Amino acid sequence: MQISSPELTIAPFLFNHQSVLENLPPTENEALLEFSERKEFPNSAVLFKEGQFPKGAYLLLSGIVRIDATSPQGQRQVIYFYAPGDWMGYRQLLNNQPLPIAATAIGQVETLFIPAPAFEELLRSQRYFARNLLEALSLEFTVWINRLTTFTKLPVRERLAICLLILRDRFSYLNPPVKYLICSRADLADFIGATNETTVRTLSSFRDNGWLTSRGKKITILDPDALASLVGSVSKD
Amino acid sequence: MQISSPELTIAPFLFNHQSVLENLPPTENEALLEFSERKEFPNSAVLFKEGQFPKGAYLLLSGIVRIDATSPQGQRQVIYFYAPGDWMGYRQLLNNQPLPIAATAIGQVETLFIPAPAFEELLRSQRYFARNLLEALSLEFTVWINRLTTFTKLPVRERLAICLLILRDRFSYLNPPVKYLICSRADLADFIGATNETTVRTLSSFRDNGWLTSRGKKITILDPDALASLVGSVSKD
DNA sequence: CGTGTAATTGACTCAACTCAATCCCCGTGG
DNA sequence: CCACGGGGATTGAGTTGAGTCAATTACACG
Repeated sequence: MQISSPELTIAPFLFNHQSVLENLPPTENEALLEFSERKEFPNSAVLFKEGQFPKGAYLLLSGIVRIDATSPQGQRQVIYFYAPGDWMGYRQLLNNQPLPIAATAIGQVETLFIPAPAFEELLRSQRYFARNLLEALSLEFTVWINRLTTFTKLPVRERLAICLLILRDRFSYLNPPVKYLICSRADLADFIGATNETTVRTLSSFRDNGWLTSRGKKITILDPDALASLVGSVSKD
Repeated sequence: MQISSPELTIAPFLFNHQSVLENLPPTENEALLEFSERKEFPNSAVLFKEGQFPKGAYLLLSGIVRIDATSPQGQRQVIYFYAPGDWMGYRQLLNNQPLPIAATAIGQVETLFIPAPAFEELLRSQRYFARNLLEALSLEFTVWINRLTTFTKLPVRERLAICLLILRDRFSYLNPPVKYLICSRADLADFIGATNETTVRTLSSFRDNGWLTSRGKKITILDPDALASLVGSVSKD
């Protein structure tokens, strides 16, 4: 018996930052809004760069944000695609380190920006907020383990399937919702840790299977269940 | 110009949990000790198992602890080797999740165990402790990124070199200090994400280079600098 | 001093990479 | 509205690092 849906397939790879604002007393919610400001970004805008010290934390309100890290040798690794409800750039605020990652807007993006001093103040004075943040961070542990295991043990085919399902999920939160996703082959490749060519070839094979169509950067997932069961089939003993 | 020492090579892969107890006011330190109890484990003892709910948090006082995760398909991934000063099992305490990992003693191990209710109480009442924990968790982010990039972009040879240098570091904290490290090929392989055979072959090649000697599980690193520069040489443009 | 588990070696295979060429989308300017 | 140019996407051919399967050897422990 094989249980695998697109939702179950991607769940192990997603942070759960939405919980940071859950069960927040009204006073803390107000404090948060009081200290914050709205910031918008056009497509491809850079929210923050690798190596910078963070100026504040971002709460993503709408749109998608890509996070990547580039090694000294110029190797790029796409780390994550953030969706509305996710917090960004706050970790290094907590420990005064330069950002190890860059954040780039995919399409139009709206955020709530909390400047560093305000964030510190919230953390000091707002008990539930601090606690929720601690929980959110501790939950990430499992996500990283899953990500590691995926890279180590799954072949490119499965990794790409997961990647596509994740992107499909992220794009589903857009308003208005879109039926396709937009992503360069290079971004796909750097997320799954494969070369451009291998990624293209694997994508072609998915297309041949009738699981998706593509036109340039625009990819339409036709059969998410097929992708999920491709990954799920790894689970069958 | 190439800078690469064993220490610099492994730093990107190590948590910095020692900071959790730094700058703690005397009252908080006392509270911590009051609530905690000493627990010891013999070689190969299991501190906690995957799937269990955590009964408390462990602070490692002496010895080495191996952390691994096993996928539903039986694939094992070694996640980390903890050294004295590191905290274990506290993340799932914070979010009431079952442990995604198992912890096993490597050699004789001493820990300070803080039962769950006491840990919660400390967190609630001890402001600096909570804040330090938040910092420690946020610092892990960078470590995971580095781990990901390593797995994705570096060949087995480099991954094994890093693994050996990490183990060398962990074993250096033993009392009395030892000149060698003890680790099965399977553990090495599951840490670097390679097969047993590939790991053995790569190890043999290191031996042929005169960088180490081995006898069973006992591996003596003769030339850590050579291993470091092997990894470092990736950095040269 | 056997005996089972772990380590090692060999032969073969294959997934994924590299290098190189060609094609196609898409924005620009005439 | 269409030709043009450039970067991204695609395809092809050849190579190789790492995996699989199978056998042999070396420890470690009762």
